[in-house]
Amino acid sequence: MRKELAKTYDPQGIEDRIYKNWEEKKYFHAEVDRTRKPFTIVIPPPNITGQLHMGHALDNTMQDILIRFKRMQGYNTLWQPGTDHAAIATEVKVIDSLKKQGINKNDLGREGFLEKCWEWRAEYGSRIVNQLKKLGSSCDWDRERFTMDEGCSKAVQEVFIKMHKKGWIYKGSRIINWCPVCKTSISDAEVQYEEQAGHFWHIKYPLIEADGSVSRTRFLEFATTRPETMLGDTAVAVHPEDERYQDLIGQKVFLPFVDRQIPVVADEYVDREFGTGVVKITPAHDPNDFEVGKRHGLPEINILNDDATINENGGKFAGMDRYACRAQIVRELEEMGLLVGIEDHVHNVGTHDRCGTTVEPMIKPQWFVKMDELIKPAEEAVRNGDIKLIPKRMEKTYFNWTGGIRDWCISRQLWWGHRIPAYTCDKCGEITVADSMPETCPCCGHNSLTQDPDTLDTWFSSALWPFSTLGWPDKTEELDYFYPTDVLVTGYDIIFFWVIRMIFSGYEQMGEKPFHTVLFHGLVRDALGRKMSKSLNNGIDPLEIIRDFGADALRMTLITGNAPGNDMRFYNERVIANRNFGNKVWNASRFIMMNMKEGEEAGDVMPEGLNAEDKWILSRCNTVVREATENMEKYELGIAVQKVYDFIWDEFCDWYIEMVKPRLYQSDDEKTREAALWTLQTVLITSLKLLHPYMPFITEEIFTTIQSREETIMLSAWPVYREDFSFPHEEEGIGLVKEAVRAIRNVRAERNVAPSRKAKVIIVSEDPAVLDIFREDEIFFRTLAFASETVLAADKSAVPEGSVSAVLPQETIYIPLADLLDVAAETERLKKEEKRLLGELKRCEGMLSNERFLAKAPKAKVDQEKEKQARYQQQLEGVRRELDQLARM
RNA sequence: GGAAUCGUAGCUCAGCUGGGAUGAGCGUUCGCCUCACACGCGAGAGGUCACGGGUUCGAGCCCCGUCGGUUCCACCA
Repeated sequence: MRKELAKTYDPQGIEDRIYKNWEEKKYFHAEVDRTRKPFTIVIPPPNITGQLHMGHALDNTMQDILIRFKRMQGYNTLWQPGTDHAAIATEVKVIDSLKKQGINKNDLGREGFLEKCWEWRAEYGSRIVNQLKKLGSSCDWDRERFTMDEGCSKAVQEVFIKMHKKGWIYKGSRIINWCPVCKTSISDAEVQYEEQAGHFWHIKYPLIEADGSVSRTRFLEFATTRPETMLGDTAVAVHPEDERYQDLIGQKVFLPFVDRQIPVVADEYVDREFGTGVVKITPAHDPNDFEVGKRHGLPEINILNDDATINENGGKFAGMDRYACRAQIVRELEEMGLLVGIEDHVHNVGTHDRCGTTVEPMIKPQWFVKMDELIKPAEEAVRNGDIKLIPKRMEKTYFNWTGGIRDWCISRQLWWGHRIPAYTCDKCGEITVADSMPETCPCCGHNSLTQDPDTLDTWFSSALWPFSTLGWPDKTEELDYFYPTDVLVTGYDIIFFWVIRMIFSGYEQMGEKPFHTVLFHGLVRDALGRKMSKSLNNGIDPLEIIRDFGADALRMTLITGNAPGNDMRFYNERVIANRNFGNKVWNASRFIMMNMKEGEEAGDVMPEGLNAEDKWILSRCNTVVREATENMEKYELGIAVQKVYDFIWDEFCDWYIEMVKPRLYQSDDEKTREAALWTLQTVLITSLKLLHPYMPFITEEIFTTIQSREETIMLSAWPVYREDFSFPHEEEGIGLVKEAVRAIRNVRAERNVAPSRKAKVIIVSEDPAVLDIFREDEIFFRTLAFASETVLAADKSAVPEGSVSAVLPQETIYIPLADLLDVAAETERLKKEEKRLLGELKRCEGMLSNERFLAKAPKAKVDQEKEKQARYQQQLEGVRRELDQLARM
């Protein structure tokens, strides 16, 4: 064959070519096939606004590894791809781009604006998909879905109507989080708390005297961080058992500016210890106050417009911005002598996670999903292990949410999204929920109705993703066959947004979990451990990494070097190391191919006459197959590939290939050359397969070059452990040889012996079995340890004076390098060794004379200790003999 | 305020259900352009496993506490 390959592996060009081929051959495509077991993953749909970032790269690499692994294991694998319409994110982008053209959203009208959104999607929606392909993602692109395509929209409508009928979706006036910039409500999960330096304004309200006049002497003092909300105050609250204020409960205070008299109420919500123990109550603009208001039947006075300016309820402040009003009110309070003081105060302010605007709690009619019943099966599933979260600690986070869940506000005052299928009668106001506009109002028969202008939270549709993508609500073959899916791979940051909601939706709509395992990964941080963010401009572009080092190197970097679920730091040195590994594999393969004759491909049958080293590497490879597979079954992807990496580089390349070179270069025995070549190919191909899920491109490139029986590695069979490839005796033997070779190299390196200077090696062991092993593998001392000749002896009578030595557990190695022997230095070295061994022996003896250890430790442990003791004893004797001899020189 | 997580070699991190730290990559020192690879080969140096207690025959690993970093949740006006 003698294929010529480039000296270094250059992924550029190769990767695109390979991916194109995979796509054309439809290797990623899955069809329902009842004769095979399915394995399914649904992709976390990236936003159509998105650009591939490191988080996507990690997430999708993990999914691709699982899919490729299972595909090779023979499963009928479906990786279901798709994208998310990303309601608010997209709407913001489209508004922005319109603004640049001088177009206002409202001028376009709803239909016109939606048209622009669809245009935007057509232009950018496939961008991230193409980027996922660069990564090597083996998604079934023929089945690509979109959260707002016909099927998914139908699913959304179906769920809404069904749940509404059940009473689990309702419309109500609740306090919700309002974003004054996006002008929409947002759910609790979308509020991000941010520490801000603010102030505590200490304010006092005058009491109302018995005669109804405003007191000039008696006041009630409290503190607030948002003075402007006082315009909406409808009470002041104290703790019911607070002695200081007992007499005031039920009395009234005077609210300046709006000239309102408001009651002093008693409520346990108030913390007596905090501040003055008095709280102003603004039911319309604070969630806690809202609750208090409900308990005491207080009026709810909304003082804000949708853009957070003060409305007509704010009296003379109407029209002012909330912060301008705040400043104005403080000034005026001061003039009125009602401002007691100002304190600096750092507090957490809720902001909108999309735009960073400080949210305002407001009372608005909104649609909600009732959570108390819905959440039960979702909580139970994780509790009883029906759904496994990996790593397990994520369960605590999960329960943290299921425990204190509030109803989910699902309506958004946006246009881009699934419009709520609710129709209000223009005459009687009755709301009808239906799959299309009713002809007449079922309540009064009026024929004019208006659809609810709001759309649904973007997560409402993604919650249905695992089954809506498979065709639900239709009863499709796909749904029946691929659902429930198997694993969900995602970051822990969207447990609440998405994972929980998919789980309860799955149970509610399908009566079955959406997946049995959730595999979480951490955040990809920059080299300094900071979150990658636009504001810091410290993001690393995965596409640039792919361009410079290849997708394989990027994938390896993302998957290794950190524990499951932990955050990781990304830095280029690691990518380079992995790129180098790819090159290592490339060159090992190149070496093997250079030594293959035309058509000389390894068959399945193990040839006769394998050498010890052949059996050793096969046996080691076999072990790695077993272990790596086990790790992957447990989703320990990084550990699995690390083992393969170490095996390929250390054992296969650095030892086996070196051992086998003489047999390839100058063998007079064709049989032994063929045996070596067979082993080389077999181990390489097995390793490539183990590596393929992680480094799909380079493994495919080599695989298709080195063998011609199969057309792609991605559909080849995953290696399995084979009893006939297990050679424990040879593993031990080569282990001894490696140890001896290393010892000789060490001795020579320490003394700076030039590699060109060959020397005799004398190995002395009392154990004939050990000598047999060395006899068989004698050549390695010449090829790997610079030996001119190897002498094996049962005693050291043949060892010349002045040899340097290395004492090993089962043998002592002598190298006659008299001119290099420095008696003093050698003595010192051996003395050190003696001391070390004495220390070890002391430790062994200590343990073995410890009766409690003997009584309580497992027997295997005790035996192990005894063995060690014997070994150290032997070595110690060897060292002492050496010292004796040195002393005589 | 509650919770999670981390603190192991100069740096970034592995260390499985407790049994001697042969840890890995990068960096570093010494020697090698050895006909697969200098994106390489060989040989080293480098660690009181944050600190203090406890459980255990035995703890980097389990428990408690302290200090330091990160994150999530709640949000007290």
